[in-house]
Amino acid sequence: MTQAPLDTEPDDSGPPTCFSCPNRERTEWCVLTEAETKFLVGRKKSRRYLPGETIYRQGDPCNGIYCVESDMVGIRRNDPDGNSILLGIAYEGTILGYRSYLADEEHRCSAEALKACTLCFIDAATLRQLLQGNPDLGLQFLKRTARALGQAEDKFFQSVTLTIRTRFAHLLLVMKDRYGQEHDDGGLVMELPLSRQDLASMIGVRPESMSRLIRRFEDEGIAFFSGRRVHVPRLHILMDEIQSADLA
Amino acid sequence: MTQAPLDTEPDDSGPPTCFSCPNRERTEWCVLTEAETKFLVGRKKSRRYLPGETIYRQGDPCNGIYCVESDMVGIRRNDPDGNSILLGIAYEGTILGYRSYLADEEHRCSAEALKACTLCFIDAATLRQLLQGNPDLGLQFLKRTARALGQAEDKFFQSVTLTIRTRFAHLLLVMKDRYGQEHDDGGLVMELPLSRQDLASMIGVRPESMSRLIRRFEDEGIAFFSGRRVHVPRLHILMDEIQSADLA
DNA sequence: AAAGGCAATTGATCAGGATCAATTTCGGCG
DNA sequence: CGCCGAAATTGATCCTGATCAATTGCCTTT
Repeated sequence: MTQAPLDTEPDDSGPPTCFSCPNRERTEWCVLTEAETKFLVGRKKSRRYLPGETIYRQGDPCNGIYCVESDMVGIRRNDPDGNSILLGIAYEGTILGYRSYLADEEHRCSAEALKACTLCFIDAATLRQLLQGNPDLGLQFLKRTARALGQAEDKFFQSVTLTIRTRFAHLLLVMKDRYGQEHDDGGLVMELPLSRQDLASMIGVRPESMSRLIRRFEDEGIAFFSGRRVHVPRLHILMDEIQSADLA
Repeated sequence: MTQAPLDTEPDDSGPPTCFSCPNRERTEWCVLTEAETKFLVGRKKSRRYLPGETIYRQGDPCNGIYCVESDMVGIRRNDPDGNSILLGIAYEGTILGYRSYLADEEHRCSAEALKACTLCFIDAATLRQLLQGNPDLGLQFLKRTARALGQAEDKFFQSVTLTIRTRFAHLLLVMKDRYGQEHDDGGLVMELPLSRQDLASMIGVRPESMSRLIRRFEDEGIAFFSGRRVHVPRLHILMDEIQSADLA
């Protein structure tokens, strides 16, 4: 492991100031005044994580929140029987662990780096001060949380009403927004950031089922998979898969 | 129908003032000052609904929120294919439709009176003023929304990892908290507020499956059903059903 | 009391995924 | 280059819950 030095670099690497952070406008922090931002900068801790490294673990007390500075983090949920599902992926500019903090509960999910990435940690006390000082920040979180709630209800609804086939089509279309390269001929190419296992655990099926599902998509000419690269020859065919069932 | 006069009584019936509302301390409104509460009282509209009557419908614009004054309201979600699931039940003292308002979206669920009940409507403009005037109100909603998000994620997770049998046991134990009458001998009796159909749609299965599930519980001596009355002879046997899989 | 309608139950069958087991493929490494 | 171990695929079978169809039970209506 030549990259060992990255391992536990303890504190402030990365942009030492949020002012230079390119994600700032997209985060909830955008409503902070300059003074408040300065306060935040002084209190946050930035740190780098290796791929696969755990950021926090389900059941841990929530001591603060994290802000993804670069790359991506997986939000995962496990149970004692060894079931594991990937609830979502957080990209740069999104805040992590806010649910547990706001609900005043332990973490209900684990967060783990999907590739090497950098996160800022903001401790609970700091966040509390910011929330009390600037009500708009709370309203930002409110909107974010309410949206997430809508999506979570969607997922539940879809999990009991749709087949895995439809849910997979859904997933691919969501992935398209971030990874898709649309071709002029109605085709689409993307390089997914996930293993088959992880793809499977995003829609809540076993890896074997995911394999067969992929096989069926290929046999029917809907999409072709080679490693993590996906080729969708005619996008509208994939869209047809979710026809009447769409409620996104 | 001797109760016809209840039908569309348009406005302020019920406690004309939130001050006398017995639920007040349990709602998010508890952080309002007296002046703010007075403002709220002047703006809210109270109205009675008949059993089965729709309060708002999925897809409607969200013009404000509702506060359940008495009895219960079902939160339901439908799709174009005729699937319908009951996402939850809201009791007196809980606020409805806040998600859509906060996320600034249309309603994603319908709300319908499960029995005759009374609700107050608070229009969006009023709510906005209150939120801006009193940051604590936002924080109240924040906590509520964050908790709901945790529960929604739970439901999703459970829907893909647990069998309907376990999920039904879960549901019964949740129902117990509100409707259960625990006997000294470790037994439990409750009178559920739901039809079989609705029970089924709470865990996302067909009514036939619910019937068979109930049959199995009876055959195994776990619980006995007669109409809407449920008798659980030994509570711990029901609890055993959710053994390792519990994460509530 | 009879009739109608809807909810609930039951039966028979089907299909979608899970599970278990066996290969195969692939990426890293000596 | 060939080896190793993990990931991915494939096959065979099982089991859960859906589906379709028929019957029963209950509650309302007359």
